Amino acid sequence: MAYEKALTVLSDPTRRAVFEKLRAGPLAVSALAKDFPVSRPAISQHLGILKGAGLVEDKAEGTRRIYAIRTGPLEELRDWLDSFWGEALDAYKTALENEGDDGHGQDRTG
Amino acid sequence: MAYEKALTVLSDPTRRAVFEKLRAGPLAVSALAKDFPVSRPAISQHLGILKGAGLVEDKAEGTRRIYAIRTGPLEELRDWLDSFWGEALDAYKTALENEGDDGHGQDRTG
DNA sequence: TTTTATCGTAAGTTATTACTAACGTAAGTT
DNA sequence: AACTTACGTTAGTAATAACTTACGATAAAA
Repeated sequence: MAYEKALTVLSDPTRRAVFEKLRAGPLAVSALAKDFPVSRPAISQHLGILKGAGLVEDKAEGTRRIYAIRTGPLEELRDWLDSFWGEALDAYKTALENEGDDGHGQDRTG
Repeated sequence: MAYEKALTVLSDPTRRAVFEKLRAGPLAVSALAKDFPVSRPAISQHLGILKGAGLVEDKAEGTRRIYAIRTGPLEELRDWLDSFWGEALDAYKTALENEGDDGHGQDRTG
């Protein structure tokens, strides 16, 4: 499941900021590192990790290397998120909120 | 922004597994820790972190403490994910692919 | 009251990881 | 040819965090 790796990779703030910056369009590494407080090799490492998760793709262009977003893993992550909504979950939720009516089968001597 | 904290919190495998187990319905701490290879205090700490991100809510029931999922931060996270789709991004993507047809596909996201 | 069960917290340890500095490579320029 | 630009990689370091053990607190049971 790629959503697990996407979650792990996007949990780092710097790496997430790099990914968000690519949302405006493909960029080269030095252009990406320009507005960050960390060094360029750090950005390179982050891009490598993002690439390992399938979240970006790269393309050589002369001496530069252009990175762009890939949305595939994001779709899987969204599907995983959607699995947390449903009738069963809602039923349990309302059961929890209704005090005095627990629906999970433990003895409740009042 | 709650989606950032949700991402960080859900990046840990054990914590994510705890959260997924709660998807089937509210559970007490010991019931949650029952099928995990880590100790009960570890589960307690994970639940505290999940609660700090608003991903779970708890309710005292005798000596037990029942935890249940809260979907609020998940909605914000899904909204954030949706921000990565759009005409502008697609336009950039196709522009990148058309610029030089090298046909390289680094789809090997192992 | 005494005992038992359930849970949260504190302290300490270990593994992970994000970072910098230094180096090597490839393509473009003069 | 030599020089410059852009980038990836390696080695080493420092900070983060997940975990265990031990302890204290609260509520039910005897």
